[in-house]
Amino acid sequence: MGRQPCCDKVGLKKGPWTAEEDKKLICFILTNGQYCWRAVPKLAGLLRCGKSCRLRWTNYLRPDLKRGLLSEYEEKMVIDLHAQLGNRWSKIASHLPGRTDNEIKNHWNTHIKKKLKKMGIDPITHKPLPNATEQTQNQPNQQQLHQPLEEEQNQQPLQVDFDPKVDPSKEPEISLESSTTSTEARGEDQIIATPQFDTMELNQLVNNGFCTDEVPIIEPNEILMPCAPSSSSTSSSSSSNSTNILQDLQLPDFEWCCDYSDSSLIINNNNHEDKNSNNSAMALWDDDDFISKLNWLINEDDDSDGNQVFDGSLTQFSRMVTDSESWAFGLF
DNA sequence: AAGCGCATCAACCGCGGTTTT
DNA sequence: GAAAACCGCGGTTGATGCGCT
Repeated sequence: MGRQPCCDKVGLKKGPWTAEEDKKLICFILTNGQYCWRAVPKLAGLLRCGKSCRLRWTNYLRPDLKRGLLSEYEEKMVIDLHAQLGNRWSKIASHLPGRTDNEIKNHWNTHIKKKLKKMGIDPITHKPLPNATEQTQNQPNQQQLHQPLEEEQNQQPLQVDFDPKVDPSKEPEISLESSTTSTEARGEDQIIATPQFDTMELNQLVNNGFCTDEVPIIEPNEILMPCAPSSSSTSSSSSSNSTNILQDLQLPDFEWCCDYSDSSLIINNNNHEDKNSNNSAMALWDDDDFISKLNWLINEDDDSDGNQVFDGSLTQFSRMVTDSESWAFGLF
C-alpha cells in the first residue's frame, strides 16, 4: 500500500479565490509558516486542495512578490535566461527576485514573445526568423545576442551580480570580464543571470525592440518599498495596484525582505539602521505598535468557526507573511 | 450605450520526478 | 521493490477588463 490520499477531492472548491479564503490561508501561514501543503486546507478551514493553496500562496499571496509589469532589465534577463534555459520558468524565476514562474510565463507569452517576433526574432530559438532577414538587418545580430546553449555554456559569460549592497536604483552593472565571484550558489542549474550581450547591444535592444513607453520601469529599489506615507505616491491611487497593501494601510514604516537563499520570508522594519545590510539578516520586530495593529487586523474579524483564531503575538513567529490585495479585501 | 474582439493573468490540468508506506 | 500519494513544473484555459467600432 502507498500513502493515504491527501484530501478527498469531492466537494473541493475551484475557481477564483475569495478574500475570505485568502485571509484564511494567510492566517494559517502566518501562524504555521509554509507547512505541508496537503494539510493546509484542512487545518486552515479551506475547501481547497493543497495544490491550489500552494499555487495561490506562491503566485499571489507571498508578501515578497513584486507586482506590476516586468522592468526593462527584468525582461532582458528573462530573454537571456530563456535563451539559456528554455521554458524552465521556475529556474528563470529563481533569478528574478519577487517574480513567480507563472508571472514570467504569462509575461513571456503576452509581451516578450510579441516583441521578439516584431523584432524578427524567433522566441523559441532566439534566432532571426527565416522570413525576417530584411527586418533584422537594422536589428542587432541576434545570433550574437543569443548563441546556442552549448556554445554559451562553454564560454565565460558576462555577469551581473545581484548584490543587495549595490545601489538598487541602478541597474546591475554588466561586467565585460569574466568573474569568479558570483554570489549565487553553484548548482546543477547554475546559470549566470546575465544578458549574453554587450552594453551596446543591450542599448540597441532597448532602443529598437523595447519601448520604454510600453513598459513602466520598476526599479529594483521598488522591490523593497519604503512605506512612509509618501505625499506623492502614485501607487496610492488604487489599493489594487499597490505593491504592498501595508502602504495603503499607512501602517508604520517597514519593508518586506526576503532571504532568497532559503526562501525565508521576513519583515524588515524600516527603522532599522542596518536596513541596507544583507537581506539574509533576519530582521526583528521592535515596533510594538505595529505588531499590535497587525494582531488587531488579524483577530478583529476572526473566523466564526474558530479554526483560525490568531491569538498569539506576532512576535513569536519568526517568519512573517502577509499579502497585499487580500488584506485590503479580506480584512477591511 | 452596446457589441465585439483582443489582451491579460489567475487558476486549473496533467505530467514526471520524488517521497512515503 | 512496488504502489500510491506528494510536490513542483509547464502548458493551457477561462474570466475579466479594456479599447475600438
